[in-house]
Amino acid sequence: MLSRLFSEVLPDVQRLAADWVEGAENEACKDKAGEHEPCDLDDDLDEPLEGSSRAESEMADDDEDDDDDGDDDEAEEECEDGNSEGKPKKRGPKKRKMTPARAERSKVRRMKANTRERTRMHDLNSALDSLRKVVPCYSKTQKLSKIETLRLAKNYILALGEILRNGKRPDVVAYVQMLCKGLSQPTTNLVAGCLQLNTRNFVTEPCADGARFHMPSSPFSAHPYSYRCSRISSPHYQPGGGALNVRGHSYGSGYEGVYPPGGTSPDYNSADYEAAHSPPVCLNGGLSGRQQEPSETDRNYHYSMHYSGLTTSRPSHSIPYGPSGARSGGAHSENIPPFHDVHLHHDRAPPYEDLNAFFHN
DNA sequence: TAGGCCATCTGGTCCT
DNA sequence: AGGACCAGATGGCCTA
Repeated sequence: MLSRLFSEVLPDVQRLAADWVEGAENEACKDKAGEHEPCDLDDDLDEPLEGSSRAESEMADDDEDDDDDGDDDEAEEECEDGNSEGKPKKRGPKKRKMTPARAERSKVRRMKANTRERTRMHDLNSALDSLRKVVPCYSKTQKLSKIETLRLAKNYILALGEILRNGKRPDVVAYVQMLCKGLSQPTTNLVAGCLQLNTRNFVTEPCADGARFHMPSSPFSAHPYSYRCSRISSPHYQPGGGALNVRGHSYGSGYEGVYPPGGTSPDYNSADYEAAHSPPVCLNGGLSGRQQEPSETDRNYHYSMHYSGLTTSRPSHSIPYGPSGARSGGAHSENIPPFHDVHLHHDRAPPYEDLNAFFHN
């Protein structure tokens, strides 16, 4: 079984990783080729920089002059540094007097450095965007923050590695739990929504440092790294979404602590919850994190779940909430995670389907 | 209005 | 000397 896993799944994952890297490199090349204009500000800065190149050439002319007065500067510096108070002489390069030409040169250098720094940060952001597109949840309109992207990517890698290492299908909740480890609540909601899970299911009672989730029978539970509470810091957080009964696990006890005051414990054995880990149709709602009002064209972008383990099969398990989700206050709004236009990817089908098999066999 | 996130500027350090 | 990288400071934007 394990060898079959590694022989069949690992190549796909490796191919996926290779595609990913290649894609990121291509994107970087595109950026370099100017297909992607990094920022208008660059244009703004081109003006002074062009002027500065002129200044630079003037600078070259000034150099001799500078060198000439350099001696004077040094002389002046000597005087300034002079041990008039008996202090030891300063070592290292002497400070040169800031002549107007030198000041100008310094300014030009600084501007060039700023431009380089901007470009560098744009490249870095491009790489982050590439990363956003391959982590489990992606939305062009509601981007994950940088830090959340990195955290989710790390968890994703660990989760996939864990699947390969164990060679067996992990529990869906444990998988999501692993993905959400250390993520903020909005991101946790997002990921859970992408995977059609209720965050209640992987939030345990408030834990002090080091506390673990209560995940009975979790296939990951024996792993050296612990699944700490993703700190539910937001006081506004209201657990949403329908809880579920994942393969007979009872997640009722141990989770009551996070129910809304006055809320009732869901029936984990009901058909509704059984349906919760089914392919999502379209969940409306909003990410409580950074949110940009989508433009008319952007409305066509959706959250996408790259690990589409819950996506492709069993369409009959469509979740009973549709486009009129939490925001519109539909009948199920209390149980609907606040996700906006959650859609699923099918663009990476082959390798993911293999992985999906872990969850659907 | 506070807090989170971000882009940008800036100076320092290290390396070539 | 100049470029890459880094971290701190700052101000803008957005959301709760």
